Amino acid sequence: MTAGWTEDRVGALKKLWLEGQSASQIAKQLGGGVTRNAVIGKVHRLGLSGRATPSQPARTTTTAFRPAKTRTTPPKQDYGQPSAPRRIEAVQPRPTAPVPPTPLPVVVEQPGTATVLTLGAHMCKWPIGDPSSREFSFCGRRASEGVYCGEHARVAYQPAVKKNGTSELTRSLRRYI
DNA sequence: CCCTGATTCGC
DNA sequence: GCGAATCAGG
Repeated sequence: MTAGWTEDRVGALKKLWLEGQSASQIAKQLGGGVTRNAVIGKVHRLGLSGRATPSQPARTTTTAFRPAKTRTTPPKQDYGQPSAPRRIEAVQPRPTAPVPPTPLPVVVEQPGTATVLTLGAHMCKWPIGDPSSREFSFCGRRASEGVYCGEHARVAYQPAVKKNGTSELTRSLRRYI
């Protein structure tokens, strides 16, 4: 079973899309061997489309409408002997959710409200639990640092803090630069 | 070359 | 309806 667009998945798709996630991002999060093409296709079929351009402010790409070009390239050509069978993305075992750097042992996971369906744009997206589990959730608190709340941002974006060893030497050397 | 969404069309 | 292939652009 690959990926029939169940209502759950469609719901998640809508939410993530309206939230500004890119098609590829959504594809990864939905998992289930869904490609970004599938996501985009579905998005269009659902009638959703343009929104705030997330990343590349594709002016002419997104906003501007295509003059309905009649597709300059032939739909398909019969290659007698394809020298290289187009590479297909191997189906990942379990991409799961974007797992941030291993949470420090001191992190206390208490909240865990907000599912992929209820997670808002400005809610902490720190994953809690096993993504494949039905109880998987996100922190859900107010996201203050990037997509995470303050607490989780600290563990997610751990500053390149060096413990010891070279700091002293480095500092000494820097005095002479 | 990476990414983005848009479109077409065979299935 | 679905999504790979393709296009067009940042």
